[in-house]
Amino acid sequence: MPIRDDLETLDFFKGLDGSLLDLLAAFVQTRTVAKGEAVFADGDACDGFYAVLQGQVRIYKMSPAGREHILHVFGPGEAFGEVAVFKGLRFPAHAQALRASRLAFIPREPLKRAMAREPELALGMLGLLSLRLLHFVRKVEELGLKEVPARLAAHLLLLREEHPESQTVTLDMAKGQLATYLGTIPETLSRILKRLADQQLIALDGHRITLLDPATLAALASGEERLE
Amino acid sequence: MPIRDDLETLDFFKGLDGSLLDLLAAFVQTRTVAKGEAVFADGDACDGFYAVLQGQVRIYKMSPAGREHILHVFGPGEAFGEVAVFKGLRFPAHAQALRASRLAFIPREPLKRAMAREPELALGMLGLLSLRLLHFVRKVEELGLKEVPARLAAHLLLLREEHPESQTVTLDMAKGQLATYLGTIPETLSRILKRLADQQLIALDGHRITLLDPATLAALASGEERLE
DNA sequence: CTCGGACCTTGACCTATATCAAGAAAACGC
DNA sequence: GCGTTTTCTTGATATAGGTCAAGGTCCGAG
Repeated sequence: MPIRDDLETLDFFKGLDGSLLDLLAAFVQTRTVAKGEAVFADGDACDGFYAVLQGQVRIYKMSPAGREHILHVFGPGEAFGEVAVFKGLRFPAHAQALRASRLAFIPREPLKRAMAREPELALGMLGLLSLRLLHFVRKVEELGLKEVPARLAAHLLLLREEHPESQTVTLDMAKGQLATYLGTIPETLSRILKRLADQQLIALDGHRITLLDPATLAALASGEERLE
Repeated sequence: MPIRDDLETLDFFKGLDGSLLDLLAAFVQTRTVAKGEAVFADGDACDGFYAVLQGQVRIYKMSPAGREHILHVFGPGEAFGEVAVFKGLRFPAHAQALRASRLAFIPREPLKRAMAREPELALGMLGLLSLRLLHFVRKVEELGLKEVPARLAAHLLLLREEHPESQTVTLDMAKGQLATYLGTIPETLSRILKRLADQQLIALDGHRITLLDPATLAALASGEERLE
């Protein structure tokens, strides 16, 4: 049963025991999307949520003026679109595959029924939503209180946490995408990267960035210090 | 049993049947706080969440430079601090009473046990978190994509939804507080209110604001139109 | 190899909004 | 009711960052 094996790879279902997985596998569906294809659009009716099995998906908002703001980029094992599942009737943002991807779709109603029987599932979902909420609280804080250099520094330090040994991080997306993730535009990001490099805080090499002075970057990220 | 009656007034527990309320009343505590008193601080250990029985509480972040950004203001019936309950170990923001208030505290562990027995509770909590998430998605969108006049217009329209009959809204907080809620500062808010009034979009009278031209305000809020 | 397109960088300019400073108004205690 | 304090408004100024425009670099398709 391919779906069942897939489910095990999802962060959210990790650690569930076999019988629960069987229960889920009975109603979870899979969907493949091509690079650039929309998974859902802002405002679409929402009767379930998704998880990435393989590939990469971005969640973003669009302003009437056409500017985009990426809220999130998700890779294998991560769930998305769950924000609206239990109250909202519509997805609150756009989702688009950044590369050819395979997704799992978990429909709401059968999930609710499963949860009513297996509180374990509901508690897992609560944890997932709590984490997501924490992520947004941090984002709101950064957008409202901090300047772009601080947000960039925070992002670089966060990236490094995935490989704490190394001083070098690889950008997980194109620079233009990163700009909209940080709530800015490519030109500004480019200038700030240059300023960081001028100050010897980082060294640039295409999409690889070496953190030369993590301490100062951290001070920047927290807002204690400003970039000259 | 006073606590039990209190619980019924909370949005989150509304509609639960009596036996469930009894279950909750057994471990929910109440706490009274004076005006200006901190309920919890950013980074405090978090082993439960709160709800407002009477009074008003604001949730806010603070930048190292000392600027504040209000994330939320909660009144009677609303829950807060639930963001971190199921995953995070710490509160992600500050909470402070804006006036003398009476609060309910729902400790995590007994709640989890109750949920394991009563999935109904967990589903309610999922709904609550979903709504909160939606709120943050909207906030991130506004902060990243929109200018202050748009955010203000959106806020005014939102306020009016509470009394759709009337064209006049009453600010639920001091103007300075509203400024930090919108991610700006009092001076800027004051100027923009004046500009809106100059454009005949609103009429100002202390904390009462009459929406003279909701259609244009809506266009402003969505970003389709800009303020001259 | 080389053409074309996507992406990135750089520069000149402009606008929104923060900062600083001072005054006006409103709220509050006595 | 009056002075004090807090809140709000207004003005002058500074600056971060967005916009527009022009190159530059990299990479894949043919």
